[in-house]
Amino acid sequence: MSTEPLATIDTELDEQITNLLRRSDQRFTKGRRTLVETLLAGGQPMTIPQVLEADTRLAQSSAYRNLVVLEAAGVVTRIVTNDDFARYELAEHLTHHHHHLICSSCGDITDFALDDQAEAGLDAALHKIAAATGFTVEAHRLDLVGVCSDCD
Amino acid sequence: MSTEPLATIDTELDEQITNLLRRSDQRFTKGRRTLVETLLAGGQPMTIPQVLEADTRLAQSSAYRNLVVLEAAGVVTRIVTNDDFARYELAEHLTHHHHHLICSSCGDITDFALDDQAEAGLDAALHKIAAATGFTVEAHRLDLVGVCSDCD
DNA sequence: TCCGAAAATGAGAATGACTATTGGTTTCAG
DNA sequence: CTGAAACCAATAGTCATTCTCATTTTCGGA
Repeated sequence: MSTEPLATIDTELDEQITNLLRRSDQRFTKGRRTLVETLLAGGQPMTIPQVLEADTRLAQSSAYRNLVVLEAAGVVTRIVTNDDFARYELAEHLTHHHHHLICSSCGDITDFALDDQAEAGLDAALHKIAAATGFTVEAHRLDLVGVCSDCD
Repeated sequence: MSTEPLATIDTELDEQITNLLRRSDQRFTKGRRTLVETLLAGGQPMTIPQVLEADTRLAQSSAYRNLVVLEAAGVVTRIVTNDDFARYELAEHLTHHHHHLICSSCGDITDFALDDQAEAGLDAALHKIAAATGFTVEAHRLDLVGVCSDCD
């Protein structure tokens, strides 16, 4: 509903994103900046309708197109559940490593982090698997599926 | 391409599925049995085109509809990736707990299992999270995303 | 600062995986 | 047998997402 930026992108983040985009011959334009600000303010993975509602300056077609560009550049991550809509959030390396709580009732996603010890143990186990299968690992994804407190 | 069953459903599995379906007032019909046989023979999550190709007796509309029914009854699991097609496999409790290797290039999925110790450690960490957030956990999902040996 | 080519934008049309509808067939209890 | 409930296959929608294209913005060079 707002036409004001809901969050500000600090200089460092701005530079990181500009560089990532430049690497795919893309510019960090006003529309793309608005998208990133909106995702930043959202604080959790957002569907495109949610993004459009949060900032009415965005055109639907441009939002779709720019999110594809931002994903290709590694700025955002696309998360797809059994819900009708895909969700987007800032890429992990621009924020921090985390996992998702997915509500199987409303489709909502919230973030959580594992404690360091559990994360390290998981990592070790996964590297063993990857080595055994000849798979080149890019990332691991860990989701908890269940019912959020709102839907319960 | 075949019109022969590619795998056989043993008596125990048959009963389990029949019961699951009965619980949602559905029958274990011939078409549904063919679907389960195909998934069983596939040994890994399959897209609907793959399913249709594997057994040409299946009509597309019935495959879609019956997979929805089977999923609602808890017989199969629907897995959605960034690929165009959703994939289906037999539900974990009819087979065994496992995870997925997802190829980000071709979209193919293969199964793998964590060793018992790593799985137990993961489980403990997740229960802690769930307790802290008021989330009712139904399942956890762990995917390794990367490039399979074929695409490399 | 001004200009022009290249890139980005936005409104709407097109795409395609998936779902609902329809009208006929099979199943099973009584 | 009989009839209702469940089933089936074909096909016509639905709708999130992608494409098109005319217009606008960007940005390096003059």
